Amino acid sequence: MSSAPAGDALLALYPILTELTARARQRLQARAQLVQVPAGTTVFDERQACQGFPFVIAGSIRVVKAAPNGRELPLYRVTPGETCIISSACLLGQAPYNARGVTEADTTLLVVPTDDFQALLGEQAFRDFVFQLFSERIADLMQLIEEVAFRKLDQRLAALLLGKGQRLHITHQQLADELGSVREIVSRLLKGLAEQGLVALSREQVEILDPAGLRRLAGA
Amino acid sequence: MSSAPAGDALLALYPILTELTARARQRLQARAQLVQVPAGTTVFDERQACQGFPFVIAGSIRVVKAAPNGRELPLYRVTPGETCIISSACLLGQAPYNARGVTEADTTLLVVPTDDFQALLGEQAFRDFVFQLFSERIADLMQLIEEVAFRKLDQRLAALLLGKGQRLHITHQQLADELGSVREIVSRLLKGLAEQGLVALSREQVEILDPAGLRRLAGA
DNA sequence: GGGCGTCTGTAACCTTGGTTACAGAGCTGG
DNA sequence: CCAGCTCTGTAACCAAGGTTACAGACGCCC
Repeated sequence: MSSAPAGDALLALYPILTELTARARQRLQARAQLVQVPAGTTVFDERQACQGFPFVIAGSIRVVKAAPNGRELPLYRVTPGETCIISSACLLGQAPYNARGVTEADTTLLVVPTDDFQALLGEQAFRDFVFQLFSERIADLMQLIEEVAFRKLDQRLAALLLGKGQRLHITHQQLADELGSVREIVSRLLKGLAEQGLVALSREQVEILDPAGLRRLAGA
Repeated sequence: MSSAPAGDALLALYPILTELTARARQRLQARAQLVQVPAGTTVFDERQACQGFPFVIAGSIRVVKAAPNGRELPLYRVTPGETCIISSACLLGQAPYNARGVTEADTTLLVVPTDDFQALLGEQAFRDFVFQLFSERIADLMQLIEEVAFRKLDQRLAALLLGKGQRLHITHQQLADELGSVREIVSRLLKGLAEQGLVALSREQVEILDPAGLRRLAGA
């Protein structure tokens, strides 16, 4: 847990932090905790109090809303260089978490205690950075609300398939998880897409044959 | 459009502003625009650029996500003393609006230009205020996502009926609008609730007979 | 009182998505 | 090679919610 290399990685990933005052940077180095968590760990969950603000150094956190019946709806991911809007909101509002965060891979976090986070916010540069991420994530959430409230699943699936290259190596189950749905439905819909000539299917693979067609479907 | 009375009302509604530095307050007074809008006006809409930050002095703004087919899902309301998270997010991220704002009643706004809003954020007191509202609204949005993604309509209806007193003067259509659904379904569900003895129905009125039962239904 | 607009009740029907229940395909390690 | 695993295909059935189409109720104004 040497803080110097962590500090280097931190500054590389969050260049905004180089604009902090020397004092703030020292405080960060002194107080922040470097934490290693294996893949699949729940790092926070609904109703928990927020213990600190996480910078993601390596790995990623998948933030989901969990249904009573066990299904999950992904809200967003936090990857190195980003911040977690829900953690910010909980710290700022002194409210408990209202979603769950699970590591997708082995993950390294630098956790900043609550009051140090508040102090960081006093710095113009950091504040702008947090606000910026905030506003991006709000836009994402609005997009998500629009999707779950108004879009049909085939449209959401089409959108999900786009922008990831021409061949996706992924199982139907994983696609279903991304959509908050179930495997059988995704299989059924993929079959439909294949019949329209939009994709070609094989084991653990989806090949995009007609991106424009998919886009049309997704946008409709 | 005299700014003095507007200023008084503003300070009464947003007491946090009394903690601003004199300079910031003067700037506010000098630059902010007092605007009157009648009920039913669309004050901002999807894809529009954000022109300024609105303080609500009187009236209220209903912020909704509009579906392609014309239906609307209410996200939240902005009443006097509150702020609009989407406006903040758009200003901060220099992104266009991603929702629609419609006045519910005749409404008085004090609109602060973009760069003055940015300047205001430099003030600790105002920043804390905006952050605070931010975090509350995020929590609301998370709640909303949970509801539209996981809850059945009867549960959402039950929740909607609670906490508004014992007799609600409201039409089925208005309830449907709040839920982003349609009148027929709300009528059907209300009938169900009435048959369970939870409510009693009459023209433009819903009487809550069994609040505990409704809560149980809503929470399930 | 009669006409009109709003509000409510309700039935038939449809679409979407989820559930249940298997069967078979393909890989992998012993 | 074959036992067992994961992944896929698929059919039957179901529940929720939306759509369409009316009919009657109530209130109001002329």
